[in-house]
Amino acid sequence: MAQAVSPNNTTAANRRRSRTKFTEDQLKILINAFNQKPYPSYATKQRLALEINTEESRIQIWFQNRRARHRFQKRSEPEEHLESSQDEDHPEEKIQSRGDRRCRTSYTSSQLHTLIEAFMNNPYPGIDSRQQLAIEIGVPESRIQIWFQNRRSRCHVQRKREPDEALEQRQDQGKISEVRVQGIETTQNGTDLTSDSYSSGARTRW
Amino acid sequence: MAQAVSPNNTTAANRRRSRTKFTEDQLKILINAFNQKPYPSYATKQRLALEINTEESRIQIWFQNRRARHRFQKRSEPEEHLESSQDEDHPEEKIQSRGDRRCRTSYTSSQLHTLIEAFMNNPYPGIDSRQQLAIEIGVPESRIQIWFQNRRSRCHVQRKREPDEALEQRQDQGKISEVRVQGIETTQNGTDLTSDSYSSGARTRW
DNA sequence: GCGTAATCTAATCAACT
DNA sequence: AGTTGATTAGCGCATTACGC
DNA sequence: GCGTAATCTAATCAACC
DNA sequence: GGTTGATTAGCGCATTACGC
Repeated sequence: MAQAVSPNNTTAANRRRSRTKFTEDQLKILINAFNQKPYPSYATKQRLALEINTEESRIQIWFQNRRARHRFQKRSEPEEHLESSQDEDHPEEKIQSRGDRRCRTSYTSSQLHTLIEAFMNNPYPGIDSRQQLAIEIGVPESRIQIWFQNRRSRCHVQRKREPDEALEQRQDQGKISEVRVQGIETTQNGTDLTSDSYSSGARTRW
Repeated sequence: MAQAVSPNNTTAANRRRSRTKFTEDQLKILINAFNQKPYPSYATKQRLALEINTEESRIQIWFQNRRARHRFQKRSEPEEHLESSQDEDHPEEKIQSRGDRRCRTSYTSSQLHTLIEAFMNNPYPGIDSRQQLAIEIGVPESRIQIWFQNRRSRCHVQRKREPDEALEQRQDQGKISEVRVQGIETTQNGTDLTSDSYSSGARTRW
C-alpha cells in the first residue's frame, strides 16, 4: 500500500492533472492497438498519439491502466498450441529495437540543480508545479514526472501529510531566464514530430 | 473453505472416481468447442461425449474446471462493442431450449427410499457406493452424485471426520432442527426431508 | 511436486407437480 | 407456488480521487 | 457512486558515462 | 560497472487429492 495521502488534496501545488476524456473514436483506435500489441513500442505510442491527437504520455498511461485491469490472459492460451505447432525463429521481427523505448533523457547540471531544489522543497509536485518546472528547464512535463518518481523511489522518500499546506513559494521566482540550456546537438533528426519534445533542453538523444 | 476432510481417505466406500486422462486429440476437440461456446448446451455435451467416446458427465466436469481456471474474461470484453453495435433481437436463436439442459430426472418413491437410506448411512458416498446405487435403482451414476449434492446442500450436512469406519451415523439432530427453524422465516423449504411421503411415477422423461 | 480431474457448498435456474 | 433436479461460480486486482 | 485516469512504490531493464 | 532514465507489475483463482 502506498501512503495515506491527504484526502482532500486541493492545494494548488499538489493538484493532479485533470482527467483525460477519450472519445469513442479514440478508444476504438486505442483498444484495437491494444489487442494487437498490449506492449506497444515507443514508436507505436507516438504514432497513436499523433493519430488521436493526444500527448504520448497519456497513451502510455492508458496502456498501463488497461494492462492492469484486464490483465490479458497470460500468453494467449498455451494449450491452444496443441493445434498448430511451430516455434519458428523470426529474429528479425524482434529487431525493431529502435523506437522500442523512449530515448533516455539527459539532464544538464543546471537542470538537475533546479529539479533537486524543487524536489527538496516538495517531492510530490502537482501538475502545476511540474508544468512550471517543465517550462523552466525546457523538458516535457512527462519527463519531470518520471524524474520525480525515480528520485523519490531511490531516496526512499515517504509521503508526508500535507507537505506545506498554507505556504506557497511557487509564483515568486520570476527568473525563467538563465535557465537557457546549452545548445546541445539538438534532437538530431527532424523526425521529431511530437509536441512532447522541445527543441532545446535536455538532449533527448537517440 | 469447505471442510477439513479426512486427508487419507482410502476407505473403499469413499474412494473417489479415478482421474480421467484425455488424449491430445480429445483435448483438441474439447478446447475447440470451449472456445466456441464456454457454456455448451446439453445437446452439445452429448455430441462431444459421443465424438470423443467419454461419458457426458466427464465433459460437464471438464467444462466446469476449464471455466474455473481461466475464467474467460467476463462477457467477451464489453468495450469491444464500440466497434459493432447491434443488440438485435434474435429470439429464435435462443430458442434452442430443448437440449439446453439435461432433462430433469424424476425418481420413484422406491428409488427415493433407497437413496435416502443410503444418504442417512453416508451422505458422502464414494464412486463405488454411487455406482452400486446407480445399478440398484437404474439411474446413471452422475445423477446419483447430483442427487447427493443437492440433498447435502439442502440439509446443510457438514462433512464429518471418517463417516464410516466407526460404522453407523450420528446425525446431530440439533443441526437439522436449527435449520428448520430458520426455514420458517425464510419460508423456503418447510418440507420434511427426513421422511418420504412421496409417490409419483418413475421416469426420466424427455 | 504439478497439473488438473474430482469434489464440495451455496446460490440460482427451471421443470414438474 | 413449492419442490427439487440441473447448472453455475467459487473473484479482484497497487491506491487515490476526479468527473460524470 | 462508478468508472477509470492519475498517481505511487518497488523492481527491473537499459542507455550512457 | 555505476548511475539513472524508462518501463513494468501491483496477483488469485472454492478445496482436495490423484496420477504422472
